[in-house]
Amino acid sequence: MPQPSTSRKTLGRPPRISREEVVETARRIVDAEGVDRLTMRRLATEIGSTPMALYHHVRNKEELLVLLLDDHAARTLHRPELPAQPRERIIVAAAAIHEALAACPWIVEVLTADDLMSTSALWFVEQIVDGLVECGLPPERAVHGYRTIWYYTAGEIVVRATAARRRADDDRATFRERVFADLDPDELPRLAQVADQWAPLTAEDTYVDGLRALVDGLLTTR
Amino acid sequence: MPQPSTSRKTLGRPPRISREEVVETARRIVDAEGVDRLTMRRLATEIGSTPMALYHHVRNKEELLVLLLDDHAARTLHRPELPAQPRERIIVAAAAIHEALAACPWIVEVLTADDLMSTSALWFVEQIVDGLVECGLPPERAVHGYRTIWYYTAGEIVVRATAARRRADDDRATFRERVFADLDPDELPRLAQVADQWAPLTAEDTYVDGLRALVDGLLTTR
DNA sequence: ACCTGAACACCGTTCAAGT
DNA sequence: ACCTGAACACCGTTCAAGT
Repeated sequence: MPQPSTSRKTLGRPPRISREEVVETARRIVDAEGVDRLTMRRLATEIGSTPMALYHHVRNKEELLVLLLDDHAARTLHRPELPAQPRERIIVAAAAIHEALAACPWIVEVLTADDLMSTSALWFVEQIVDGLVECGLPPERAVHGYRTIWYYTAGEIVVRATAARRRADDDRATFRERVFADLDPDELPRLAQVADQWAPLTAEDTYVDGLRALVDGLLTTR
Repeated sequence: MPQPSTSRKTLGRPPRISREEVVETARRIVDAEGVDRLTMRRLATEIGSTPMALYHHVRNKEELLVLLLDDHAARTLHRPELPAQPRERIIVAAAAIHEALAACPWIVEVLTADDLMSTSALWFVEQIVDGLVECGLPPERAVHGYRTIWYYTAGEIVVRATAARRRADDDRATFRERVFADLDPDELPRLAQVADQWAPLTAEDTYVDGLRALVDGLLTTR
């Protein structure tokens, strides 16, 4: 079984391609043509090698995608000036993660990973957990609070990205129109009332508003 | 181009399989072996037919998955007794959607659709939007509020489902351990502090707590 | 109208061998 | 140690033909 290249100084055939080159080329393909077009075969041709050569540098395609996410995070997740007020710090840190991830919608496939997406994001997690503690939450509730924020953030990105992808390649947008057209205003009066505003309202970016509401709620002692 | 079976009374060769049979058999496969094992070919064999016969009843695999989600929703989304208090009504309706979806983790592939997943869910959406309006939000903010709740709910399901899937078939759980073990307590003091509680805290189901916080926050006038 | 068989244009990954 | 060629075991979908 071949080992994903270690950094041991061993002798043998000198490597022709590196893990970095693999990830970099994969990123180029994904940026240019979308994550669907990234296949091991395609990547191999692009890199001037064979599919199997790749398996010496990454364990499998899944690992490649995770590496791609890490790479993106390391590249775009710049630490912002943090406000002194802890509540604002939570907002800024979460919004920074959100912004970096929203910039690459293909992330959806990988993102839905777990709570700690990437080591580059740890600092942001620290800021959020610390902010929550500073605002008076016990550490355990701060961790739960962080997860709640993460669910909201990941959900926003995943839902929006998938909706955008759908809109791009089919007519499911009309599905919603049909639903609203067929609405029985007696049974579903509120939905009928907002029916024609639904599309524009949904298009609005309300991530930060929702985030503020969520943080307020988390910090309210009930 | 074959049309997905209409209900017009036309003459011709009598159908051997129905759309219902297709969806039902697909559901059996998914329930028994997971969504990964649902392929058009497998489904065709199971149903005693050929792959192409399926394309007379569903447009493509994507549509089949949507039908599967609708079917699941119609089957499991039973309308609960609603509390009179609007705030509680929001919680109960959202928790009902969450519960139904969390029961079938394969939904992840489809779920990440958009805000209106299924006609069976409309009644719940109505309850949530109405509850928010009753609590004093103007209709536009109620729609935004509903979407925020939806992001949180979808995110919770997607993240947990994917994490579970990962845990099942590889050792990425150890990734987190490694991260926490290598943590520099000077740079990331809070994370270091909660390091050994992270796993159990993360395993806890705090969906409803988070939901309550979110709703509180949405209803707080800022 | 509905179904079939064969084919198209792909996948990710493994195995055994080469350098 | 690193890379290659060929193969395995699949996919979703289209096309042209049959009943």
